[in-house]
This record gives sequence, C-alpha cells and structure tokens, in this order.
Amino acid sequence: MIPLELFKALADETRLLSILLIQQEGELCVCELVTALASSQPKISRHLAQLRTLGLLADRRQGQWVFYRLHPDLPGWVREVMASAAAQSDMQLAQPLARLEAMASRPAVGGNACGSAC
Amino acid sequence: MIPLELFKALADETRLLSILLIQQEGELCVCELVTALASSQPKISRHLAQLRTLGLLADRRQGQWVFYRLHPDLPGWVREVMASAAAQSDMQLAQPLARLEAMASRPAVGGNACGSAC
DNA sequence: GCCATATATATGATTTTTCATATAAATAGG
DNA sequence: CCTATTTATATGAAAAATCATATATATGGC
Repeated sequence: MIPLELFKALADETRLLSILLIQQEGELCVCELVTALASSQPKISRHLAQLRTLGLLADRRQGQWVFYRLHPDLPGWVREVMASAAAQSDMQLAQPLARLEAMASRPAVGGNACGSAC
Repeated sequence: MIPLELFKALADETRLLSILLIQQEGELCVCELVTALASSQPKISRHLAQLRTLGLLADRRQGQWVFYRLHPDLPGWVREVMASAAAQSDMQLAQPLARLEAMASRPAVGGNACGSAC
C-alpha cells in the first residue's frame, strides 16, 4: 500500500464514511452500513469489497452476515491518516451514527438474530 | 476543507507528487515541476491551479515565473496527513528529485536569470 | 423458499488529458 | 524607444479515460 492508493481509496464518500464508521464501531456488517449510510446494498457491498481487496478491511462471515473490521495488519502511517480524518469528521458521521443507533434489531448486539443463545 | 476534499485532492499522482515535492523543496515553479515529473506544461498547470483553488497551495509571481508553495494557513490535520504520506514516499520522489537536481539552470537558485546581481 | 451478500453488465457522470491558443514578462535588434 | 521573438504560464474546448451507480442475476446459509 502506497500513499496514492490509500488516498484513492478514501476519496469516495461511501468508502470514507464506511471505514470511519467501522473504525469507530469496531465491526459492522453490510446491512448496518446500508442503514447507516442510507444507500443500496450492492453499492455498499461493492465498496467494501474494494476496501477488502486493497487490504484496508478484513471480513468475517457469521451465519448470514458478513462483518467488516479494520484489517489487523494496517501499517501505522495508514492508521495515522485515518485518525487525522476521523478527528475532523464529527459532522459527517453524526447522521449515519444516529441511523445506526435507531436500527430496530442489530446483528450481534442487543436483540440479535440468535436471541440469548449467542 | 473536509477530509473527503483533501483525499480527492491527493488521489491523483500528478497532484500528490507535486505537493510532496513542493513540501520538500519549499517552493517550486511550474517549469521545475514539468521537468521533475516529466509531464506536459498544461497538465501541471491545471493540477496546480486546482490545488491553489482548494487552498492547499499559494502562488507568487516573480518575473516570468510563478512559484508555488504550501499555503501558509494549512490546518494542522492537513499537514499531519501530508507528513504521513511524505514519510512513505521516498521511492516515488527519487526520480523526480533527480530530474530536478539535473536541471541545467534552475530559477531562483544557482545560475538564475539575474546572475550575481540578485 | 427467504434473507443477506456478492457479482456482472451496462450506463451515466465525473475526471483527466490533450490541443490550440492566449496572456505576460524578459530579450534582442533596429 | 519600438517592435519582434522567446520563454513561462494559463485557459477554453474537446477527446479520452476513469469511476460510480443501477439493474439484474447469482450464491450461500438458514
């Protein structure tokens, strides 16, 4: 990963907000990002696949859901850039975070699909 | 300037290398960047104008040359992002810097247009 | 079969590049 | 001083390339 590749990856609103939300929440599935960003499922899925291919995100399948998180091996300078951006993104993240909180049933937290068995 | 705008500005090879070279050298004119990046003059000029319009660069005309420098009022988080990128860009900057050094007569240094009178 | 996710194709939109030309300043010759 | 001529830079317009989105289809787990 060279700087030019990172900046291209972060130069799209959907990808930037997705990665900042994932950074803040630790892990999010596709359907949560679809709700948070009020976008279509194929659109979100395609951008997440792009970030995964680049090595910025790692994914984990849990039943019907695929959860994305920051790739554990991210170099320090990449984390630095993302931290600088995150510190300036309160306005951009407020509404997506509100929609995330407002989700009736979120996978893997509170009332998730497997109930108290998980 | 929001993070998305900065990342879009840095997501082009010509713009990224231009701004990193300017950061390292302090100030460069258009013709020096044309040589360093081995690109066409209109191409360089357009990208510099874009960076100036965005507030990332400031320009100064000195005779026939126009010198570009980092805008003095750049916010700290922008400088942080650029510093993280610069620290990873030795490979990308090596050849452009070599071409810069190899320029027969560089404006405002060594043998410039006004000779020893300046 | 249903739900969540992924992929393929086509299309629209934006970005980037090039070409030609314009402005502006220094230089040389009369 | 006046008028080419050269060098440096900028810009309008068009072509070319890239990117993003939508639609439709496919896969995989329950």
